[in-house]
Amino acid sequence: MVIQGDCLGVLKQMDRNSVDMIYLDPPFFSQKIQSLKDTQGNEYSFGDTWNSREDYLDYMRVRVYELKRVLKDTGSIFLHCNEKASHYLRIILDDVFGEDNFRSEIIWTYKRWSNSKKGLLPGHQTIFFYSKTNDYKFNIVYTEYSPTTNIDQILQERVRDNRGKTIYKHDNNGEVILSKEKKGVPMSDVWEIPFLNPKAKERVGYPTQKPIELLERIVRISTDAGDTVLDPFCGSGTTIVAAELINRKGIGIDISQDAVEISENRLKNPCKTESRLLKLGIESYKTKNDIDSAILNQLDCDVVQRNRGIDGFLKKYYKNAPVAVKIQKPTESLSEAVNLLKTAGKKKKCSVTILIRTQNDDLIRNINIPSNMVIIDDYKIQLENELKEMSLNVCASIM
Amino acid sequence: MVIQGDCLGVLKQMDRNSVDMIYLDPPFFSQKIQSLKDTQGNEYSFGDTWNSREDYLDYMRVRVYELKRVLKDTGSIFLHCNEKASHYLRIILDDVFGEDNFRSEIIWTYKRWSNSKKGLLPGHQTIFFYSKTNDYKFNIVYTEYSPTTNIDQILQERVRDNRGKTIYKHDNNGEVILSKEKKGVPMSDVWEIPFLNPKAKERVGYPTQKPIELLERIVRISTDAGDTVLDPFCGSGTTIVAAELINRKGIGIDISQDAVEISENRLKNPCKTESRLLKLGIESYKTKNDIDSAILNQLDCDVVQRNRGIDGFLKKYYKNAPVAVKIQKPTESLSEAVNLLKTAGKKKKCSVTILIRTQNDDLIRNINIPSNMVIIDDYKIQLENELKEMSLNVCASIM
DNA sequence: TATAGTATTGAATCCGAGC
DNA sequence: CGCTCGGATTCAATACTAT
Repeated sequence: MVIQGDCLGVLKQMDRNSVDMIYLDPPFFSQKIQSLKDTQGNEYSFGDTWNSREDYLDYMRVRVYELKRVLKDTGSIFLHCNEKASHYLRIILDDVFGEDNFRSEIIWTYKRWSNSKKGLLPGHQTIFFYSKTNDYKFNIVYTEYSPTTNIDQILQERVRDNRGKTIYKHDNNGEVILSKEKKGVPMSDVWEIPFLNPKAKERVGYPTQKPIELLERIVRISTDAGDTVLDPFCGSGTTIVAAELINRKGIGIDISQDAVEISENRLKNPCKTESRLLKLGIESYKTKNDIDSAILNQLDCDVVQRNRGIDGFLKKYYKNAPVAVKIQKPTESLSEAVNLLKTAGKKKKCSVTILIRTQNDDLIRNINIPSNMVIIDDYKIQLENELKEMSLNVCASIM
Repeated sequence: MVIQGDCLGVLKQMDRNSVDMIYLDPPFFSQKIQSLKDTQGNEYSFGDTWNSREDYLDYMRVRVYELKRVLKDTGSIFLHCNEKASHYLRIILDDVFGEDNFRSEIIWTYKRWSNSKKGLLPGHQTIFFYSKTNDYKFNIVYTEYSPTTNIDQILQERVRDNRGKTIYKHDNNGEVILSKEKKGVPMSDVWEIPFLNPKAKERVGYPTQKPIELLERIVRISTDAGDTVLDPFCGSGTTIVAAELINRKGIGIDISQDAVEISENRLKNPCKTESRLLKLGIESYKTKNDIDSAILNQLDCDVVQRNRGIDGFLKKYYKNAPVAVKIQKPTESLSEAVNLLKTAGKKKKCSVTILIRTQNDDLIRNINIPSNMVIIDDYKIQLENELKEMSLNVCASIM
């Protein structure tokens, strides 16, 4: 949902304690009018309307107060700052939400191409994360261990000896004792996410657009599916798109009719949204395809984009004809995948087609597989099956 | 040179316009007394002496004023902030040095031992960089191009065509023209420098000790050889050591006699840790190639870096014990790989081990496989075998 | 010397005991 | 119930040892 209007008025009409998370990337006090054109020649202009910094801070303060009111007690707020004003904005947050509810200063870093200037190249932006109360919703995300860490070592439990030194714990037989399962490392407050590249930016034609991955991370750590996300300065609507992509409800507000229209177009038609996303995101948002491309890589494939039936072709022909490869998508049943690949493979005159099976729920024998189609289970399925078999064997040998 | 005393008094006796750069890592307003012991059992205690934040800010403000006085007109100041107070300290800097002399917000990022925490793991500290005037000394440092940059392209000269678009410049023969040698990318304001590790030789047992590398960078960009560097809260003296290591004059001030003694001792025998991580980079610790890490990724593994027998552990335990994964190396025969994994898995008390077979030449049936070892063929082998079988079937059906 | 493998360290966090 | 204090736990990155 996208609402046109000054967020102050809109917020006043909203219920208190009604949203789970708020992200805002407010306008900045720069004392100049900016005007930008997109590729279609449309012009967007947005200028400062404040006479002084005090004016601007008052403007922000009343809105932050209102935001606190509509936020649930378990909710969080993320304020994306411009480097010139971040200290003043944080003081507002301290005042309104309380210093004790400061959670993190998130640093979004990126490498950006720029001509040399005297001084250091700006390569980060700051997002302040406050919660409304001490009892706030937070989903811990675990990340990979550093390559400098010896995982096999930290699986061993440790104790302090009588001199206070920590040593490995041993049982009565002198063997090391294993510690509990390791979960990984909690996510840091420094996020390296590629800046929306200039080409993608051109396509949407709206300034200061943020990468979806950045917003998705924020939504993920602070809300659950079904929760409500509010962006009172929603611009081109990235926050709302990110929220709805992972099944949260999104409410966007923007004073500019242009912004509302762009956001609504992005949201209106799910199909359109998806294709728009693909265009926008694919560089900055490729994690989803990582595993797929890794599989294709192992099979020595050229990757194919935008074909529902085929994900890649083997680099080598087999019997003088191409070999198509498809990876079963999480949303596809095995028979759907087989049919998609069969049709696409016929069209491309493949001698053989290869389907990588990624779901263990369908039984192969119930499905009609073309004689020139090879089905390969992915490693996870193979492992599951092997472990199942292994425990059966153990049972058998006990009998 | 290290001087004992409150920096306010010491500064008042210093000449105006006499130092080229100032770095300070001031005490923070935390309202508790800290007491720490070093490895030799010496104890240092230092407490807050302020009743309120206003008190603390006043304390800082008068000192920052004095610092500006002793700084040359071409000089710079670097204020290392604690995350709880950075916004207030920056306002002081804005007041004293002027908003226009704000140069950068430097982010020092690092990885560190973690702790289970609700929220994001703190992994950065902030340093504000202000100059005294607009005409300040700055040495541009160039860093390597990021691996994704197409160096060929940036070496080609560009011009604007008649519609104002930039295009590559060509000579009369239609060949591209190479531009002058590029120096690299100017240094970013985000610095990834390893946190001073508990085992680093550089450590002198003083709390909040900073890595010399961090200070060295600051000294390098802001001063030339022979210049004077001042640290009014010098603590263990890292700034002074860094300055003198690269031929700048260092002046340290600290109110604590302990700190002065440590600094003086350190200056007699300055030691900068040879950090392997810093020298070779995090990449040098990664021992897996792309395909191997993709396989480990698909199996949901933690990667193990320096163990010949094990490449990773499944994130989930099986039967309350870890599951080790090994990928057969091109140089290993199947039986060698099996033996390495068997030995290593036993040592780590694995319930199950998994070997990914990547060579098709050894026959499995000639090899003695432990009953708790699962062997999975990689996709390439599976494909080869399937294709072989398929052509056999074709032959059979022709007969 | 190079590599594999083991031992050690400590700031920040949580948790539970004690008051 | 709120406070402090001690203990346990965490993992990055070093030093060290063995081969």
